[in-house]
Amino acid sequence: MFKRHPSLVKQVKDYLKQHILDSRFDDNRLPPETELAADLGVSRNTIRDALTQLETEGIIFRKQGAGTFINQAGILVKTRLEEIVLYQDMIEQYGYSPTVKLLNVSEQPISSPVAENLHLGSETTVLLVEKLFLADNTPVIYTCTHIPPQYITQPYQPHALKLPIYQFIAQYCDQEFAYYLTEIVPVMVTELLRTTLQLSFNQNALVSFSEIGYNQEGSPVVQAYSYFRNDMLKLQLVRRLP
Amino acid sequence: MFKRHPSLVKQVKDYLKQHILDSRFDDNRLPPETELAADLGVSRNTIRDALTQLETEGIIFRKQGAGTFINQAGILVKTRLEEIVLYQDMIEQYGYSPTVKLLNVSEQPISSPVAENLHLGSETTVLLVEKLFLADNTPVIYTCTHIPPQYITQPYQPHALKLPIYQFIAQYCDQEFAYYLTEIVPVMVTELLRTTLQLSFNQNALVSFSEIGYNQEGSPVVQAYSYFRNDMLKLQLVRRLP
DNA sequence: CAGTGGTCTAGACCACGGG
DNA sequence: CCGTGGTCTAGACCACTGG
Repeated sequence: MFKRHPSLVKQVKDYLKQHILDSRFDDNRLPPETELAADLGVSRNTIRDALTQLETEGIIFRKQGAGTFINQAGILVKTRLEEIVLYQDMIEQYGYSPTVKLLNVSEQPISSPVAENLHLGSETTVLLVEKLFLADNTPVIYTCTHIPPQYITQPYQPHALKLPIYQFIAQYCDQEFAYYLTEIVPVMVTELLRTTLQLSFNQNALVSFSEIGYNQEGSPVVQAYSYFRNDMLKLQLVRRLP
Repeated sequence: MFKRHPSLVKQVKDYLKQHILDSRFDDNRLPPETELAADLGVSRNTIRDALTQLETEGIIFRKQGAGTFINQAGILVKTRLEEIVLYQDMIEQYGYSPTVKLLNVSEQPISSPVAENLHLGSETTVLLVEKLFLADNTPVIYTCTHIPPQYITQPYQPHALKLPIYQFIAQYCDQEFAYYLTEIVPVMVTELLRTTLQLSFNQNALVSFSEIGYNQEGSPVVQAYSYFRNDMLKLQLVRRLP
């Protein structure tokens, strides 16, 4: 029934998720774990790992002694900032057609907060990449990414900078992000922001993200600032009990 | 070595975490999983579950074929908004002494966005609870919580509303939160906010959270609005790859 | 190549829910 | 009481890292 790659757990998870989205289970209820295991020809542990992932995504919930149930409300959440999402995907989720515009690329002396966050000396320079994300041709997200040039080990074409930053890093820097540490910062709208994001005059406050990308070893690699128009997009986050 | 309750995984996790924080492992490296299993007298699966939790918290990272290593940087993160945190704890994490002030409690006609979010008719009323959280006596968080009174099944003293909302709900409403759906919204500072949070005149933008609390079955239970001063607290979030 | 973490299995027993 | 999900075990094999 299932192959060895990708992992059985992932295949079972995708299979169950599709079944749920297609409403192929009655009573908002999934069969018992033992039955699923027998039907799909995998062990109960594999089923349980897949169910645990679906529960984390909010698609199902389990009650000891009662069963596994579908959470219809949880299926509706569009964006989950607690995961790293591509801004293009985020825009698409809200029904718009996404485009990316590379505004500016320049090598700049490092600013002191960036130097501190990336554990670099104040003498170095960083590659500053400014991008604009548009939803149906309306600008919605403006990002400034600071990349230490010494991390870039492969030659690249300028348009490669249009890639999501973590793909660019993986492809040209022999680095891989493990997580972002994101700080949520309110900002007053400046003239630059108003022009770049084409804001109307009654939009005077924005949410911005100040993000540091860390690699697997826990070392900071890049810093990014993002500015969001929240009239077309929502910044949503699912928070769980520890 | 370990008892049956709480779960072995939790005990192993706490034990390893303490060992890590006490710097009792050399070379930023943990022993192999098989060795840990033998030493602690549990199965390798139990060890692995505990390690997976520590990895999610950013305390360690694992490299297939190489080993399990300590992430010194991950230990420093103070707040993790992707988890539900008590505002008192958050204030304490930043080294301040927290207090809660109950500003106002009143039964109000429901506003239409709240009615929609909680799936209630527009004819009903809600209990509106306004609280102020102070750090060393400086106001830093202002919250407005909307609780449908029909959920409150137990009699309570007014001061019980000082409890964190999810504790109040668990204790007096026979409900239990499974997760919050949080939307991050920028706000311009109003006179009310400026007075309540004692903001200076150069603070004109704030971050606010519009949160809906869901129970295990995925039904919305309460709505809360929170307003943060971000000069004393940071709103930090760890974002991971899906 | 040896040693590590990653995946999966089969089976046992426990704890809770509902009839 | 039975059936459910929750926890734990022992063991197998795979995939990757590094000397």
